[in-house]
Amino acid sequence: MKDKKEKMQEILREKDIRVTRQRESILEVIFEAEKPVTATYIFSRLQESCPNLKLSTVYRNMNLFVKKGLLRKLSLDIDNNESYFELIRDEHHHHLICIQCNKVLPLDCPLGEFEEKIREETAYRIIDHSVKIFGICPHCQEFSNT
Amino acid sequence: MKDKKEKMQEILREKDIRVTRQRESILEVIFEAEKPVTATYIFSRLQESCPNLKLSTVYRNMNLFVKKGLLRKLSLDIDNNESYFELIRDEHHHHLICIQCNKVLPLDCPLGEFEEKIREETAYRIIDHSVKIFGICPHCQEFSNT
DNA sequence: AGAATACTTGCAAATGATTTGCATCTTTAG
DNA sequence: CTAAAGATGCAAATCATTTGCAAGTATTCT
Ligand SMILES: [Mn+2]
Ligand SMILES: [Mn+2]
Ligand SMILES: [Zn+2]
Ligand SMILES: [Zn+2]
Repeated sequence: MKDKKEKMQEILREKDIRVTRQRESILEVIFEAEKPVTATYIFSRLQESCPNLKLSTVYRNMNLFVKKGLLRKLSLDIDNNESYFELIRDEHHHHLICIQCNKVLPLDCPLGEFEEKIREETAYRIIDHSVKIFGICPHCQEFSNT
Repeated sequence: MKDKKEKMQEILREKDIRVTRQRESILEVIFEAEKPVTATYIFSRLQESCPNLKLSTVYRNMNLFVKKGLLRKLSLDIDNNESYFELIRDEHHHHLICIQCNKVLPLDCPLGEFEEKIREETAYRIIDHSVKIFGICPHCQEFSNT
């Protein structure tokens, strides 16, 4: 327990973020999730342990963490269009999304030379890109069979 | 003028959509735009010619047109996150978006064998995908130089 | 440690995109 | 021309996200 909190504090300090109870807890939830999470997901996970944490505080901190380079924000276009956030710790990658259970898997980036080709053809300065694949995961396929 | 209205009516009838003044006008705006448009874009274009058209009517019809296969809805992730709509008339393609002026260009789909590879590797049933490239168009580059 | 400063949070209200309920028109099929 | 089905105007509701402000807390500096 102590251990985990201390680790969260280290991470926050490394990024020049002031340490608060709520930030430690929010970060813990994000680390434990092992998948992209929404603000409301975090909020609901913390209902019991931090009864008067507000959703607006979660949002404020998600924005801060993004600005500080701890998280990236994803528009997964899943049902209600909530934003997802994931830790920036792995390589550049994309996402495979199950449109039934919202499970998210990482995908390698398929745009290797493509971006370069586009740059040459259009003279745009390329800044970023997004690739998403939507499908039905094996588990959901079983239950949706005819 | 007559000509244009009649063409819109034809299109609506072909798709089994009842013909109304507002639908004709909305569709005209979409055809004239030659680019993906938002509901508010359509709405503002029609302020003068249809003074009591409501934004909710535009939205209702965008949804209908999507359901009837006349339009596709795009999440371009441009500033306020408004949804864009474009005519379904051309090949499957993607979009190159200028993050300064919001200009949108079509892109060929770079995911050829990639989807198939993903299907084999993950056993997902692939339903759809999205590819977006964000950059700065030549015109905007001129004005944002150091 | 104690105080001053700067930053955070709780709380409530505001935003902005999109949707919805309902009463009143309008379109369309017969 | 008429009835039935569907569309629209209008206002209010939703939903995700943001913001203003006063009170609370972390950090910095004696
Ligand atoms: Mn990821
Ligand atoms: Mn297009
Ligand atoms: Zn699934
Ligand atoms: Zn531009």
